[in-house]
Order: sequence, then C-alpha cells, then structure tokens
Amino acid sequence: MAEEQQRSRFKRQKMTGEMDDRKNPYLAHMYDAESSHDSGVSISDGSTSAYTNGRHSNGGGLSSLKRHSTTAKQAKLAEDGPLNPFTGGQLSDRYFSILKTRRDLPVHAQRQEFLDMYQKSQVLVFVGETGSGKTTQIPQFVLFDDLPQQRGKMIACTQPRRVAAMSVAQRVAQEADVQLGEEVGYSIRFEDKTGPKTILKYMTDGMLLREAMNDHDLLRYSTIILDEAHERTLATDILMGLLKEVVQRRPDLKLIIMSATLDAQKFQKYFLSAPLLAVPGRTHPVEIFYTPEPERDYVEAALRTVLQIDATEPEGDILLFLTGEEEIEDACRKISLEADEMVREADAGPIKVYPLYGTLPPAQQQRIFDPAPPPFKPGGRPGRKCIVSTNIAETSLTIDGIVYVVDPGFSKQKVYNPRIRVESLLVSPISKASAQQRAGRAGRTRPGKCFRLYTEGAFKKELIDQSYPEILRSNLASTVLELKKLGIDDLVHFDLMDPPAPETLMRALEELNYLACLDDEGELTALGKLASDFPLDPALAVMLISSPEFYCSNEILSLTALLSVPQVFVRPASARKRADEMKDMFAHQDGDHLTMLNVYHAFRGPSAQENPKQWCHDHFLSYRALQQADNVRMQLKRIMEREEVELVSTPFEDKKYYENIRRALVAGFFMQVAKKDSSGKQYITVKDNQSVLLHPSTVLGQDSEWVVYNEFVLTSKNYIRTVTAVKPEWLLDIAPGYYDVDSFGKGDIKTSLQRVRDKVNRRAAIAGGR
DNA sequence: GAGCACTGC
Repeated sequence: MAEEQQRSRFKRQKMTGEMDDRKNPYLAHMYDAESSHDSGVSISDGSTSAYTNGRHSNGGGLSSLKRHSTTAKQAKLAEDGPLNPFTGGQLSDRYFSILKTRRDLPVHAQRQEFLDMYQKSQVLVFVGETGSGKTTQIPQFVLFDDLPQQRGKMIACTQPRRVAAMSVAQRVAQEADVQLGEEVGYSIRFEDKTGPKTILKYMTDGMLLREAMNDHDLLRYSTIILDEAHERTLATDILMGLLKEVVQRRPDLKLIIMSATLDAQKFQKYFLSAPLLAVPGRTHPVEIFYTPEPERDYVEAALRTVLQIDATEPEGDILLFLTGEEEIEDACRKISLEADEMVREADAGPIKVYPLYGTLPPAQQQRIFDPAPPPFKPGGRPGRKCIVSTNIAETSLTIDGIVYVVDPGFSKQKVYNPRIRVESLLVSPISKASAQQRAGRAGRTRPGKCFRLYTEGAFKKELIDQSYPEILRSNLASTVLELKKLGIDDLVHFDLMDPPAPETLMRALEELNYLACLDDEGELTALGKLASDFPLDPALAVMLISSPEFYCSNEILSLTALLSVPQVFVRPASARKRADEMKDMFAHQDGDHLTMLNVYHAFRGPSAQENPKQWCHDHFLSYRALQQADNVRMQLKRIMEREEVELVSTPFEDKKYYENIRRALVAGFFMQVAKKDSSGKQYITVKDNQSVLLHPSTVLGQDSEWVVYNEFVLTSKNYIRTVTAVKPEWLLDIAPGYYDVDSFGKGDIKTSLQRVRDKVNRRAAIAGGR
C-alpha cells in the first residue's frame, strides 16, 4: 500500500487548537504570588531535627514549632543530606542518584512557586500533565513544609486505583530513602501498609471516604491531596463536597486538588476561586489525523488502519482502542491473519498482536510488555507489536514504545436510567478529553501519530469536552447511605460539583426507605447505620444483616462475598461445552445463587485446597475471583463479629437448609423480583413491569413462577442474571411494606399476589379457628 | 442460547 493512499485517507491536522495545548506549557500561574517564605521560623542550617519524626526523634528542640514556611532552598538543603531529614539516618547512594533525576522533573522548577501558594492559601488547584512528576513530588514538597510529624498528623494523597496507590508509595519511599510502611506508606482495601511513624500516606479515594465516615473532620490529616481529580470518580466527587465543608471547620487543614486537564478552572471555581498552579508535562508531540468521511463500521475501519500503518509506517508499536473482550479477541485474530498474508505477499516485517482487557489473567496482561519481535532475517524489516485494548490502556496501564494510536472514538460506559432503575453498559462516543488522553499514549517515548477514525468536524462538534462524572451515571443508593453516615442530612443542598438528577436521588431515597435503612423522614435507622458499616451495596448489606433471622448467616456471608467479586464461572470460547458440563456439576435446581454457594463450598473443601489453582482450572472457575471472594468474606466476617451480627447455620441435613437461604435472599432483594408472564416464555419485573428473559447462563429451569435476580443486563435483549426461585408468600411475609398488594397497578402480578394473600389469610383463619 | 469498559470500600 502506497504512502500516498495512506495519506489520502487521513486529513493532516493543522497544528492548532488541541495540539497547541500540548506543545506550549500552560500558563505558569494564574495566581500572582508574593513571596512569603521569609518568615523567620525557618530551619536552622545543618539541623535536621525539624524534619525527624517528633514522636520518635530524641533531639526534638524544634518540635514545638508551629507550621513552617519552608523555602525551596531550605528544603533542597535538607534534601542534600548528609543525613536523612526524616529519620536522621545516613542517606544511601541510591538516594542521591534518584535525587538527581527528581530535580530534572518539570515540577521541580516551580517548587518555590508552589510553596508560596501552598503557604498562602488553604485550598489550591494543581494542574500537571503526564510526566510532570506531580504524584510523586508534590506530596514530598508538602512534607518538607507541613512537617506533620510535629503535630502527630499525616499527609494523605488519594488515588482512584489501588495499584497506583501501592506503586507510587513504593517509589516515594525509595525516593525518601525510607522503608515502605514506615515514614511513607499506603492504605488500600485489604492492606494497610502504614505504621506509627507514617507521615505520608497514599491511599485509594474510597479508603479516605471510609475513614471520613467515622471521623467526619479527618483529624488525622494536616494536608489532604486529591490526585487525578479529573477522573471524577464517585469517591473523589463526594470527598470534594465533604472537604469543602471540612476546610471551613478546620482552618488548620490544607487541601490540594491535583488534576491532569486544563478543565481545572472548574475545580477552581468550585473551591471559591482557589489559586491554580499549572506545570507542563513532558511528552513528545503527536500528530493527529482524521478520516475525511465518517466511518460506517468502526471495527472494520480500525483493522484497515492498523494494517496500513504496518505496511507503510516506520518502526514503532501500535495501540488500537476497542470496546470489549469479544470485539478485541475477534480483531486480534483478523489482524494476525491478514498480517501473515502481507508477510507472504509484500515481504512485510513480523507483527505480534496482543489483546488487553481487565478480565484477562495477569500473566497474559503482562505479555503486552514483551519486546516487539525481531526482523525475520538480519537487516530485514523490523517487527512490531500491536496491542488491541479497552479503555484500560487509557488510564490504568501505560505502555512505553507506542508510536501509533488508532482511536475509533468509542468505549463502553456505564449509564443509569433512574426510571427503570437499571445500570447498564453501553457503547458510546468518547469525550474530547479521552481522545486527547488516547492520542497522548503515542508520545510517551518519542514523537508519534494518532489516527482518529472520525472527522475533524465530528471531533469538534459531536464529542463532549469531558466524560460525564460517575456520579451522574450511577445508582446512588449506596452513595446516599454513605452521605447520611457522613452526617450530611440535607442531600439536596449538599454542594456537589455536579449534582445528580433529582429523580436519581429520589430513587435512591425510596430504595433505602424500602430497605428500612432510612425512615419515612429520611433519617438513618439503626439498620441503616449498621448497613453503612459494610463495604457493600445496601441490598447486600441488608441481606447479610438479616440472615441470622433465617439461620443461615454463614452461608449468606459466603454468598455476599461471591456476589461482590467478578464472575466465578469461566467460559472460554474454545471450550464452551466442557465449561458448561463442569458448571452442571455444581448446579442446584433452585437457582444460580445456590449453585455459586455449592462452588464456594467445593472450593473450600479438602480436595480443592490441595491445589486450588489447578482445581479451579480443571473446573472452569476463576481462581482469582474465588480468592478475592475469600478475602471479602474475611473482611465482612470481621465486621459482623465486631458489630455482633450472629454467625449461624442451619444443619446441612435439615430440609430447610436451602429454603432458609432463599428466604434470606428475599430479605435483601425483594425489589428485584420477576414473575413469569402468562405466555410462560418471559418474565415481568415486579412494579416496573419490564419484560425480561432469564439469562441463558442460568441453571434454573423454565418452571419457576417467581424469581429473585441479582442483576439486570441490557444487551441484545433484556436479561436478568443470577436468578433463584422464590415463593410469593415469602415476599408478602418478608417485605410486607413493599408488597402492599393494594398499591400495585392492575395486572397479572397484582392478581397473583392477591390470590396468594387470600390463601395465606384463609389458612391463618382456619388455624385460628381451631 | 449469551458476551463484563473500568474502579473502589
């Protein structure tokens, strides 16, 4: 394929607009800072005692000092050693070599500017693009000025992802020349690597939110840094709302919002004109190409583009963004096949194609870091690798060596429809910010190219600037419960950056009221308080808390854990039949929940525990998911013990063993019930009257009139997945408030429930009359 | 007779 043809398909973008943002450093500062660092309370030369941990150092002559105003110069001096300013120990050679590279980072050039701003204002917004060093350096800059050890406090820096919190903490501990978990540590679910000496703590945003629920003013911290705020995770959004109030109650608390996009003005405005400091990133230029005409089939266009790049562009790896597992596996097969043909016909270089998505086993994910294949013969055309990935490569994983990015402009995104109370995944156009982030992936090691499979006009006019924050796309039942526990009573006036639709809030309140977590006045009930102690969706928490009443809390505990982790059943395309046969071995005729419980019990059994990994592989089960379930189970069990929720079981021989579990299911999921309709082919959901089908993966036969379901899946059809048969009289008995039959709209469900009610009443009358 | 982007407590 000629270079000429390649060019004709893509209009070369003039280097304006977006690319200018990339090339020109951002406005260095929009805040006119006066130097305020000359304030007398500085660290005496040569002394390091202001930095050593007050609770442990023995020469704490300066430990009574108030908040310091350190200058960049002073901090540098302290950093230069020879002793570690925080531990008093000898600094290692590695420390000094890392220190040199740290001082080359773009943020370092603006250290004084940062300190001036930090000292002057309680809240500040910091913008730093990829490669600026903000995540590792800013918290350390703060450390040298804040000196939290002198007041027995800590600096917190939040991350949206656990791996990031872990790896950044590891890196910063190295930079500070301390043991991870001592002065520098991290805290994520299931793992707290901090200790009494910890003064800088990286943590997930969810973790800090959990802490806030028991300590509304976050008194353990002197400075809180919310990193990657532009990602707008649910936890970050709530933390921002919360901290906006906390900084007013606590004048001694400092807050830094760190973001990677220029949208930072929005953060600035939200925090009442907080000053903003922007530092340029360090990336290579990326040339952007657009298609002149819209593409009808983006997958087909993507394949064509990848092959064209392979045939015509110089050495360099390719990253293609697609939306899901199946699409990706399919594309990988096709690219490999076509590329092989090109090798035969046109003497092309070798190409290796790797899929990348979240549910891929870690070992296979690691393969994307393998080097590109060598030429077929010495001096021949160089090989390249092509990675076909979901959005995971946009934020969570960075791959060096990518020179070409192919961006069809779509991703799967969660959407929530409050009218039918359904969360689902939908293939949707990405935002401008996402497109920019994707393009940037081509310029990490050297100048690159990004091929957008949409027109420049579409980019400008059709793509929204930023993706909608998660808070606008989610069911907020657990969020509302959390807010109540956080002491936010007036939800409507709680100042969120993007307030959710009133209907979404109403739905959440209604759901929590039916679950008896909120009373009719919207106040947190005892059950609601208890439920908020569990890191679970409210329905799951209520099911777990109610389970002792059904003599099966041990079993419901296992089931709750299983329902909070990814799917345990594995069904590879190459072995569907065998996988299904294996699943049948665990099947329980009354439904998928009980089947999952059978799996878990087998997994915990002696024969599986001999070699659990092998056993899972042999039985087409996900070892990772089951292990995770074990972990979650332990965590939940500890909370149950602490909160004195009894752990009991019905003897397995008892004929009520399974029935009790099914009844307990109803206690949490009575709002997720469907009844078979008159045709007998499909089901109708209770109250919402949605037509749904049993998901084909279910073990349940077609003869169950009433079922509870765990989730609603909206794909080619409306499916309910993970379903178990229940009896209608249990619904009336266990959730009488929700099953107030007279309040139901006319229809089959109402008639059936009336009939059941009458039958129950008649039986009661007879029993009473005897 | 199907398909789950991603993250988190």
